[in-house]
Amino acid sequence: MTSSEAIEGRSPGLRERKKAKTRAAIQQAAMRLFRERGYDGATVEDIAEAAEVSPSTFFRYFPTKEDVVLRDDYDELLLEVFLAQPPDLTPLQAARAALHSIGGVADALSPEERELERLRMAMTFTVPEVRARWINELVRAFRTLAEGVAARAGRPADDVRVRTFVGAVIGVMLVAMEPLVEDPTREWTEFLPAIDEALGYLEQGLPL
Amino acid sequence: MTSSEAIEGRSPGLRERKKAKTRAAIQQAAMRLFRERGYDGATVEDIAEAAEVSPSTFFRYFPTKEDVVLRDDYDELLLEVFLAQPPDLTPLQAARAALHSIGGVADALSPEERELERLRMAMTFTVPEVRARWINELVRAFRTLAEGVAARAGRPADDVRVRTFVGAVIGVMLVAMEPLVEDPTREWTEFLPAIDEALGYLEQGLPL
DNA sequence: CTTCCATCCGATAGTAACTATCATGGAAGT
DNA sequence: ACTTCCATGATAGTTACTATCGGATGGAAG
Repeated sequence: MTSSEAIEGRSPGLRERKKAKTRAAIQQAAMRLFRERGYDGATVEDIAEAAEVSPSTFFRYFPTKEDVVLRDDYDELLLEVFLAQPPDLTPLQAARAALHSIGGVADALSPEERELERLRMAMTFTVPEVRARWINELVRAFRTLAEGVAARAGRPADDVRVRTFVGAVIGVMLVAMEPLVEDPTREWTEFLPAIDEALGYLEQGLPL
Repeated sequence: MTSSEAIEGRSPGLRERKKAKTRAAIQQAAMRLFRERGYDGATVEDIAEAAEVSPSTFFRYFPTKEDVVLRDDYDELLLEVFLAQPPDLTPLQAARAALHSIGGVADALSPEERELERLRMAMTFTVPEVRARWINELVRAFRTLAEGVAARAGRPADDVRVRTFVGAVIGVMLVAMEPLVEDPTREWTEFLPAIDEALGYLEQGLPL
């Protein structure tokens, strides 16, 4: 609205930069403490102290303690790649193709980033509170994926067939990744072949 | 181990009866308060007071506040009915048949029971904390259903195809019931036809 | 460079969901 | 009747989170 916002896109100003910095400081301090002492072993107060901010500030940046862990960009990325697939593929084929490309993206990460992602994923699946909150991300993913599929299929997003498709795909991906709960040391990319296989069975009408 | 446990099955003794009574008292008091003031409007202290027990006792019977709402016998019932279907049906056909029978069971409830179930379901889907914890029930349902399907198909429960089947079915049921979030006044039995239709699409290999 | 405003931050106080512990009184076995 | 067991209540404490308020600071206008 004001003239300052009109020039948005240019160097974000000192205030914005500071905010990004504190946000990153909080997240990094939190993940470090989680790795050292576990999720329950690090209180919000500990994290705030390690990041050199007040507990109030922690909650200004992250509405809950779980949100520090749950910030995930992969859903969005996966959707993007899915939408970019050639339009002559069926939705299931497009999903499988998108999975393959995203595996390549994950392989290109640095070792530290990989380890961080692994820790995030492990906590998402094993820490009860985090896993509980994670369902919100799932719902979000479901909605966006439904829109993508609908656009591809030329149907409305609330079409029964579109919703069924998305529900089945997400359900299948979930159970394919479930072994992560039992062995959190593994990386999620190891499960891409399993997901692919499962999607194949879906395509065949669930043979048993 | 002791002689008292050997005669189990006979009248449970005064102690057991009292326990069942307090448990019911807590649950009923809680649901009444939830209906009157909403989930957040009734604290555990309020519930304990209404049930004439101490807050300590509340947590002895229900490990969390959410558990008062989440106790659900339908999963178990659905599984039972599913297993009782004639063995010549395919798993998907058996699932659809089980759904039909369970609709009849729900219709036979008294109006108060129906209203209570409706309230439980509405809170399960709309109160964020409850919905979050609900994922644990889902995991449990997934595991038991997988065993049932495995037994039917003559395959191990950790077979990829069995797991895929179960994941798809549960995912489809979830999205079919999702409109409950937007309109919690509706009963879940209204969605049985929608679930049935969705399972049909699954059987056809997800046509789009 | 000053003034003024929006907003970011820290401090404080408070709430609510749990947890741990211990003494007590009543139920169950002998 | 006696003792063992165990459900209960009381108390104190921890932790995640909320509300509020005064002070510091960045940023735009004069």
